[in-house]
Amino acid sequence: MDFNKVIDLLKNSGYKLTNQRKIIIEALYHSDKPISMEEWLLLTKDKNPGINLSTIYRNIDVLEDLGLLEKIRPKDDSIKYTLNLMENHSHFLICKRCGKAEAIECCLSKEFKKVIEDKEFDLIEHNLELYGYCKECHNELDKK
Amino acid sequence: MDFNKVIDLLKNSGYKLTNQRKIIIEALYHSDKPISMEEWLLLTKDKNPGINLSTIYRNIDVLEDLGLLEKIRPKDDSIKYTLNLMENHSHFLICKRCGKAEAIECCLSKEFKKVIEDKEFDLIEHNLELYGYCKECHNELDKK
DNA sequence: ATTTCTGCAAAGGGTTTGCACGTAT
DNA sequence: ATACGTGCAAACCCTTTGCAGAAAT
Repeated sequence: MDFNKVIDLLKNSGYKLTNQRKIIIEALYHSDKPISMEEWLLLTKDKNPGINLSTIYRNIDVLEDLGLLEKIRPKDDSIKYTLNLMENHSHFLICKRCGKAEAIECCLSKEFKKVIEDKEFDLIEHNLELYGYCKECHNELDKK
Repeated sequence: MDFNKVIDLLKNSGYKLTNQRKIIIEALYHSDKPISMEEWLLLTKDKNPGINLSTIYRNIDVLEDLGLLEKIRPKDDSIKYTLNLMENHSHFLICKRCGKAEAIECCLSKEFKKVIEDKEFDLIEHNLELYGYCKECHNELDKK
């Protein structure tokens, strides 16, 4: 989904397009990885120093309402945010060193689904986070 | 791992076995599902009404140090705790209605691993949470 | 004109911490 | 005897909220 589609969805849902809102969403949209609240604030203040933290928090609600926000909660108890624009459900390969996150398409295995089915469990949603080292960081670490 | 093994591990790691600590760990040990801090406190107060919240929080650190604690962070932003006693890496089928959690063994599919390998990503660990309705709750919901 | 949105500051709620006392070893 | 652990209360920090003014429709 391109940025204009996001804005259209926003407007069509009855939300107003303010300067702050645009900047807040843009920051997430252009980030290549999930970001923390602190990073999000810095990115927005870069474009409009007057933006208040609470405005971002309030826009989290908006993005959640639109179904566009993905909250990632790593094992380190931090919270990171990213836009969920993919039509297919996806997951992230998260680098433990540089923090870069790359989306990959979901594919729970057939055997996995079979195990769940056998337990007569009605699976609605799932959450998968994969941690390791990206190619670049792996190479860097090897050098040492 | 049975309860005495947990206690042995605790002692062998240099921690003292206090009445509170025993009760706190026992509560988790005997729960058949991951519990919230509130539930944990109630379970411990049941055995020793004087136990303080901060004591549980401090014992979380101990259990994490021992590698025995599993923190589950559902999409609803809550945090639940459970002991991780299985030797095999496992995941939970978590019921969205009754909260019951059942461990299942891990099996990332071969295709999944292939995708990751192709990206030359060095996978270290992963975290999978599966949400839905258990058989019983599914039946209950059908009745309505 | 009307409704929604924002900045500000204060309140809230879960978690952590300092300290003096208590307990396990 | 000593080091570790606990209860209590205060401190912390992130997030939420009430309000009055500002901006979008």
